[in-house]
Amino acid sequence: MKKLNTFDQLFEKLNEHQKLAVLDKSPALLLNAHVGSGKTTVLTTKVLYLYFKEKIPLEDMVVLTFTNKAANEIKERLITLGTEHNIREDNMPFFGTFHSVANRLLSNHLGIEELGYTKDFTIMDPDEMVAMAERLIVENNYDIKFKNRLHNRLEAASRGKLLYGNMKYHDHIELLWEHITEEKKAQNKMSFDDLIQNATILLKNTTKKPKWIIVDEFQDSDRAQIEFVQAMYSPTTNIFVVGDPNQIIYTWRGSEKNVFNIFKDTFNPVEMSLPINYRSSTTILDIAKYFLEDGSDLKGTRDLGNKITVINHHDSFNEAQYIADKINSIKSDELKYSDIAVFYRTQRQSNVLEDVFNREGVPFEVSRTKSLKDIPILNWFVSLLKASVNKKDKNNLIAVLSNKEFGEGLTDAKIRKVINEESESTPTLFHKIKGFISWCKNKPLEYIHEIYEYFELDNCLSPTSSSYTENRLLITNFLHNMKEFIELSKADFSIGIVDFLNSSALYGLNFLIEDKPDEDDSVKLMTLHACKGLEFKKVFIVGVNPGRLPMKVKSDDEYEEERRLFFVGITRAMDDLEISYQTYPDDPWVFKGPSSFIDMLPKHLIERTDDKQEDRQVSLQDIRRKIIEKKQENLDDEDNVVVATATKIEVTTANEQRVKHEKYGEGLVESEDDDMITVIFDDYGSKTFTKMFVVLEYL
DNA sequence: GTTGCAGCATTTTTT
DNA sequence: ATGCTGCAAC
Repeated sequence: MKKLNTFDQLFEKLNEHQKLAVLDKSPALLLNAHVGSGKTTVLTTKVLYLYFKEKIPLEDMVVLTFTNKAANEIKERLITLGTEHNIREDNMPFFGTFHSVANRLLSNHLGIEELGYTKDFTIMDPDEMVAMAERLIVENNYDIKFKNRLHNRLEAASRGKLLYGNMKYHDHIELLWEHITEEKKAQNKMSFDDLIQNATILLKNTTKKPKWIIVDEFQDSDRAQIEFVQAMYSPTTNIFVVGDPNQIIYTWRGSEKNVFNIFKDTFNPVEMSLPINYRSSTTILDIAKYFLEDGSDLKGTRDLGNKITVINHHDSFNEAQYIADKINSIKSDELKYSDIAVFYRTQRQSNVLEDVFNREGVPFEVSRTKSLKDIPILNWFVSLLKASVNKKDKNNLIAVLSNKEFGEGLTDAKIRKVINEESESTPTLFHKIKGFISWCKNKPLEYIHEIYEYFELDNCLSPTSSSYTENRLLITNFLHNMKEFIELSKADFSIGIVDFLNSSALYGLNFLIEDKPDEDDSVKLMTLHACKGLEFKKVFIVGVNPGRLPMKVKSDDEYEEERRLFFVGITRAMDDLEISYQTYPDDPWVFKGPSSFIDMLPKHLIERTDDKQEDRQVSLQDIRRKIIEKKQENLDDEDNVVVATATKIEVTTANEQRVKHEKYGEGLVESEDDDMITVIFDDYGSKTFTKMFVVLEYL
């Protein structure tokens, strides 16, 4: 029997722990999946087991993930494995992120009218919510403090925290939050949080429950997500959650630190674990053990491998230069660029790496999330469509009309007149928006391309502008994608558009522009948060300084989270790991010298090349500092002597000397005296050197 | 209205 | 280190 072979073949490759988890049929199972232990394999094999052996239809399973990436990976694996057995995307309606499953339930399966919404509700991204809040503040004259951190405060308010900073008195944030809640219903919109919360409310009253609920990366759940799962559960439901308490790195964004205890208390589950790591060398795992929660352990499968390197650099530039040189020297047929990754704590730290890698010819890819806001024309066009399909959507209507670049650039007062039909001259765009739904009626899908002409978008894009061609192409592609999407979903024209807009909110910008990451061979640069779930043969973790990693923390809990973050970074490495810190970090709140995490590393497993080097660097720096101090004293002595400053300016402007530096390239001498020289480099900006140490070629 | 002071952030990000 | 904010004092 072919059907059994697919599953049996997979099953045979599993270890005993993995097999137990796949075969388990307890009403509730908590699987503690240690780092690199084949969690996704177990999860997909389990789904196949339920499908092939237990004959449970995929439609009766809910499989929840946190990211689209994870959901797609699971679905793709299942489709590939089950292609001969008719496993297709549409067999798995409830496989997806919490939000997309909640969205599907709300639009197709639950009585959403009960909550004051209609089926054609649209999804608000956080930017749209802030825009709504700003409008409400103006219209109602709310007193809101720390307006520049409105977004943060709204996030906090959604979790019941109302005060901020050193505020002595309350402001209207609570009132504003209540008003936003009303306004969302009035405009038939839901935020990301609303999707899950509203689905939870309605699920509690439904009798149709799934046979199985499976949750991936359970450690990332927040309270609302746990309640969502509870609301879906019934005594005839089996629930299976997989997670790793050592990889909790998102509590700052609301994930619940005690998820595992809450789950144990609620469902009284059987507990199992996947203890065997297949990824990393024994040395790397031995190092990682020092950053585990108490009582955990890691079992490896590989040999000892290389020692971990700990090294320091003078500053972030030297660090980047060193890594670029090193990558170029170790790159080979066996170790490709794509086998190498560099991790850092903050996004900003990528800048210097990007500069130097560019210069040194190291191909790289930085993972950074783009939002709709980054592409103004699409941002505006999405607002236009949202306002057109949802006649209650006042916010987007205003946004579209008031936009100066593509819209009418109308003032608030003028817009109010137009909306209340008191204005003598109503802009065409307003009529077009209002007439859109009836225009859509009974039109075949081919008319999607006519949307461009319908709105007379050429007027909005101004054909004379330099970005016209590009913007027009973006919209054309957008409409093309929308047509394909609606064709697949077989929905009505305007319903299909709502569906498409909501999907684009949930699936991100990648959904709109097919920006498939090129499969070329490049080094990956990313934050420690972004590296979760990935693996590389060689990993560099940079800037491991006190105040950076761990960052300045307010509590023990926050310190522990920084430690888990470091753990996540370490355990991405398969063969080699190199940890570095800077003697002169870029930010004043980051301290020089190694982080406490480096002190925690066991001496026998690391190769420290930093001690001697630091002495050299520091002594060199001491000399440099002394020279600067001496200069400063001299300047102070000449207090109030205007001539000194004037002379200096004269010298710098008169001297057009160009120089060449071995690593920074060519530059222009900005100023120079007996001890110091400042050069503005063409590629690296201004740098000051101690003359006795720098080698400059005068051009 | 202006001024000075205290307190705080400076970061991570998916949907 | 630096800049922003609210707030009290003037």
